[in-house]
Amino acid sequence: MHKTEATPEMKTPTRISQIPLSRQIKDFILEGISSGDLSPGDRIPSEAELAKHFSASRMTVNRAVSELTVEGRLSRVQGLGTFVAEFKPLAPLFEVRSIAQEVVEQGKTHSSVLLEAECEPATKQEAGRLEVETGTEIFKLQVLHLSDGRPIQIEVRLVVPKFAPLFLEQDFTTITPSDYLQKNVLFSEVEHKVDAVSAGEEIGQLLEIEKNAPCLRLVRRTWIGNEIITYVQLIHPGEAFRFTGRFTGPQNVKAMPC
Amino acid sequence: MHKTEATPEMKTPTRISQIPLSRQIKDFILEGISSGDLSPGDRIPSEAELAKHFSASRMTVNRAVSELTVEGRLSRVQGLGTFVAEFKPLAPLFEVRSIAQEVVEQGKTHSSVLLEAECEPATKQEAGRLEVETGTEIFKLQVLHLSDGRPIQIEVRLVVPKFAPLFLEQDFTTITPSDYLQKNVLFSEVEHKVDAVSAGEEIGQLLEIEKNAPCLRLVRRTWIGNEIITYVQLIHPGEAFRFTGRFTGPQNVKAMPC
DNA sequence: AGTCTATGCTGGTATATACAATCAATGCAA
DNA sequence: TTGCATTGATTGTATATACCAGCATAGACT
Repeated sequence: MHKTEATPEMKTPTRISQIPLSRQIKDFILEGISSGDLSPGDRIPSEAELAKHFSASRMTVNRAVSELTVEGRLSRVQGLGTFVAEFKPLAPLFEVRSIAQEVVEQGKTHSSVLLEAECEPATKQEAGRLEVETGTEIFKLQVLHLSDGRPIQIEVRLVVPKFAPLFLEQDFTTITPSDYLQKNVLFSEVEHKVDAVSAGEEIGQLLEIEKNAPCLRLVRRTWIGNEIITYVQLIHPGEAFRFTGRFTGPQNVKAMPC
Repeated sequence: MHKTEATPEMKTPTRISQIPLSRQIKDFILEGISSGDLSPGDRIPSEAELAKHFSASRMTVNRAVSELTVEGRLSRVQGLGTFVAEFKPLAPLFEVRSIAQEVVEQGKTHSSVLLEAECEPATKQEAGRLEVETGTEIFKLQVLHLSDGRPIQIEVRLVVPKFAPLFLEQDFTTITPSDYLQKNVLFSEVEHKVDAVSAGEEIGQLLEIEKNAPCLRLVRRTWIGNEIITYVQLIHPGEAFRFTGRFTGPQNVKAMPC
């Protein structure tokens, strides 16, 4: 038999609901955040208030709120209160902003110049990059991207026609090749390589930098299944550009740095 | 005046140590794991046993152990016990090979030279990078990585001690800082920045390249929840090194090209 | 007006307790 | 031997309480 003595006046909860009270409190707060009722920086009710509202003990509220804090949704300051955290990661697992986005987010205007857009047989090197037969007809594209009129990126792209037959018909001054592909072609795998190179004569001229200035070169290949869709080299003036990727594992994240 | 009635027999802890008991319990368990006393799958003492060992209440132990469970270090089964969680080496979503891996895969031998390894108060700049208070004690590390004896990477790393208390005690000539963190610290979010810079005097000397040679700089910050674990700058001789990331999105792929 | 102090919020941590839920092992019965 | 119920260990959740520490403000003092 269990010893059943309720020492002071301890409320024995009837436990109507199956889901834990602390869980309900967490959900309540999360819903406030995602519905927009609570914006980042807003203060949420104090533990005491929440406890009253839910007829819960302060400890239970504390647990719920503490967990949300660990999870990064809230931010607490002793003596002051609890606030909705600025940060709301979620959604994209790995995001690389397109050049246009990046530029626009900095409050500048993006424009581009089409240097080359053709359909030609692949050279041996190009065929190797796309893993197709030499001589296969492929799309070749060269675009210079500008930020407020200043050269910021050279995009050299190869595309296998069968995955984006209408590719060359786009107006690449209004939509970047990346944005077009992103919106119109499914992919299953991406590989990046990043290295730093000297600009060299031709690129230096296009980017309006010294010919031995450091450049950041990002090479990306994109697959659907085991076939390559597109190969692209993005070359930036090194010190002027920054490539940023952000990776969020909502939970059960297993691995790390390098 | 405060009402000071200790209703039943409630122990008023003398609070010898400044650091919270629950924190001490967490550290105790974490140390057991990283020291190898506890291997994945092993059962750790029950809440009751730990409570007795630490002269703590079961609730305090429960809190410590629950937090470690949320953080993915432990796994609990009601009615059975608490176990050290399996540590799966790599998340398939986004992989960044460590420098040692990369070198070994090229059939070369990796070695490293420890340039600096200290625990010091954070400067203002360092504090900003880790988002901690200026003057907080942090681990600072500088390692030069070599491939077949040739300099290939400079690693400048800052680590918040509480996430990897034993970090500085590692032998970084046999395990890279990255590999150590990868195996011993969970994270929830990663941010990368890549840019190209000129080597400059000091770095040029270490990497044995011209002082205006292009270098690839990768800056990475790693979070658990909303706290930064580590900040690292990896600087490579541009043309000699390549940073490769591979991303596979079987579904839920939100963003990409660029 | 300016400065200090007391007070009352707020969260941070810890304790003691209670009971529910789950699981493995045990033991009894068919 | 098989099947089922009991039991004990263990975690899951919740309550009530206590005291500490940080912050802001009102009011007292200079």
